[in-house]
Amino acid sequence: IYQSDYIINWSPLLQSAISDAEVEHKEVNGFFYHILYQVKGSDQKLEVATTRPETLFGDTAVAVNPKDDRYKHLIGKMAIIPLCNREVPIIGDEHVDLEMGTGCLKVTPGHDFNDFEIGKRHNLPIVNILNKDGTLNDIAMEFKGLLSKKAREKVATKLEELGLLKDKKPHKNQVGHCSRTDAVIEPMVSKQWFMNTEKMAQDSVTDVETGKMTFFPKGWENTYFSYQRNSRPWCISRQLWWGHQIPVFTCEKCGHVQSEVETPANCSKCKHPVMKQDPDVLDTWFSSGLWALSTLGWPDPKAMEDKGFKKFFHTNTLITGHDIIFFWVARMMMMTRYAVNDVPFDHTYIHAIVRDKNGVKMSKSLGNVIDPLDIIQQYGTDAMRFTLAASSGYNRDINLAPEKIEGYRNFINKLWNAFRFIHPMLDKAQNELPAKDKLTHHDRWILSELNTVAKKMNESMDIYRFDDACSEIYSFTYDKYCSWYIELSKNIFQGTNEAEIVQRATVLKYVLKKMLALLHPFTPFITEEIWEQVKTSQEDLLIVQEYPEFDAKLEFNDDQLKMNKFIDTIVNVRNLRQGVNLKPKDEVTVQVFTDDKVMQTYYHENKENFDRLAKVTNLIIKNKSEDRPKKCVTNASSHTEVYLQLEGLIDLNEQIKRIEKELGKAKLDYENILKRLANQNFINNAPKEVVDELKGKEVEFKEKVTSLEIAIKNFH
RNA sequence: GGGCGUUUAGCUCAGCUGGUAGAGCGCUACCCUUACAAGGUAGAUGUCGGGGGUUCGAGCCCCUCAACGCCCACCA
Repeated sequence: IYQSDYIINWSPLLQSAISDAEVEHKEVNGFFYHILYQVKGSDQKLEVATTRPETLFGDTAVAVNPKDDRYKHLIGKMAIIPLCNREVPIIGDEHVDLEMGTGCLKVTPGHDFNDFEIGKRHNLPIVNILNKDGTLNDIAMEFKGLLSKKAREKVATKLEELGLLKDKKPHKNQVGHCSRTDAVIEPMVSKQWFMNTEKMAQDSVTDVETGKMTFFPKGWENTYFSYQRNSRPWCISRQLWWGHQIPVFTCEKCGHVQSEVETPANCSKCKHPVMKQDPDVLDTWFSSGLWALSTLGWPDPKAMEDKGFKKFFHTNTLITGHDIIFFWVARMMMMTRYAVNDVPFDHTYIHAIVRDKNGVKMSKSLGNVIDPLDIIQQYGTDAMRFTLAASSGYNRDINLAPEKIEGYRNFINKLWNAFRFIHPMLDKAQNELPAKDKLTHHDRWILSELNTVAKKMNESMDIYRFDDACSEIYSFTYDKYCSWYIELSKNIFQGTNEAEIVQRATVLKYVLKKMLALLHPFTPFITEEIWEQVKTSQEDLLIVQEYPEFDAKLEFNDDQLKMNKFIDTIVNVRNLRQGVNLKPKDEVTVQVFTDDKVMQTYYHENKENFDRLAKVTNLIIKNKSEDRPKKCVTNASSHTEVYLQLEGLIDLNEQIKRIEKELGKAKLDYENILKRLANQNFINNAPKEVVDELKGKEVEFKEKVTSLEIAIKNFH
């Protein structure tokens, strides 16, 4: 850290220096002014192009490119600045672009970043023409007191009167604005504190390159790198009230400068008792950059001990927005590595930024701000929270639409209703699951599904895919637990088999509790509320329960497979019923044909459920070798054909058309598979699993096509 | 000027190391079936921005064009 005269971004409104990163460049319509500078001892006039004629009072040279044949003979001569008639040297500098403007550049080291660099190369004096409030000072003669924008026009007019304004044409240029006040930035030279970040920035790049700190999503490391690979001295002093005052003290008497944590009692050199602290404060990002350290008491050993530095440093994850990767993440990385030779955290998760439903950034002036408190009032905190989580993956933006929140509000409502339904039965539930061999097929199915979900959710959250985690638990709750497991519990609870009832209540409760735990991070309120009513007296709040994980003991793949086939078939029957406009209440006779022995047994065992779920009477189960009934509506999956007997109630032609459409689709799929399998190149090049999988599909689709063909034949 | 990102069903978005497209909402039809109409059951919908290339095979890889968005940059 050092103090130096340097050109900095001066915010005239804040009356403070600001960092490069706090400057926003905006395109502004301005003019290119061509001004004539007299060459001393000659009639020749140099045509200088500038966007800021008012700064000519601060000119200390005129520069041309040494390769420029038009001007190179003038290098070494003097030019006379118009209006103030000061003499400045004509210099040659490679920076001057032959193509740009007139190829002739006025050099104002005090108020232009480039010119400052040129000035350093040529040892030019610096002339400051501005006051701290951005108005011109005494040097600007009659223009003093004017803001630069106003002075620009006046100077141009004056030059025009004197015949020294050769040209003025419209020009768009990028002008720096203060990100806080939107004021136009005035580059100015002043004494400021700087930090040399070169080595630190390099180290911070290495830490990410070598994986000591990882970005999620990974793409953001590019943004980080692009900042850190182009590091420049960082101006860390601010002339503001709020902030950490710079801990540097100057002796009032001898001018000795020393840096201390506390105000020193006297000067370490001359022992004078009055030491004055630097009035500037540190850039807020300098202080924030120390966050990982200062929150844990660093550098005071006692405070570090008290705050558990040893235990808590470094942390796992920093969660932040992409707009402060440079401001904050990079600074923490640099300072932490410098101070304690470590990274501040393992991961940085860059979350999305919430926008309105049209993707426009929310702002008060646009009036498109969605107030979380309003949303909570309308849809509830859980709905809002779940919506945000479900929208957060590796995306950059979240377009927050009320309809989306409403959808998840409905989901939470669904959960509540499910609980309401099973609530009366829960008293009968036991706290431990029944022994493995006592579990019914449906119990094993739901437990295995639960297990799958727990596994996927953990995996998703490990990599910050909250959207995937949410969609997993959403569809489990909705499609597995509510739609099937609860439905399949109804006849048990309506029955009289007490042991069965107890077991079902037990599993329902067990799964519910796990489900609540899985959901808890996303919908903490409703889950805690329900938990309160299902927990044992020994159990504490849900928020302190272990998060459910995959449990190998409760994995039942066979049951999952069977149940899924069963669901297929039920859906097929329902589909047929609706296809012929059967009323939901109407009962119907169904025959199923399958050669899958396991499923045959399964249908037998689940006859009662089949009947209830598909409103069927007389379920008949047969082999495919047996004759199909005539004039029935039918549907076929890859494993089971379904026939609905509807004697004379339906339009046969319509049914034939429907099946033909289905057959057309199945044939297309089948032919596609055959074509691919016939391709020798595919067989030779594709991995074995892919080929085998396709061969399996070939058999399935062949069976389906055959089934549908038989079905059509049976109509005639 | 440079860089990054986006472009997939009407809308908002998923799609892992290339194996032949998914969800939610919306829409259509039928249902007040005793947890839930903020619900149930079923259904329709895609030249995966355009063009070219690599590959047995491309939403995914390469080239190119276009539109939109963001960030960076001292070009007078």
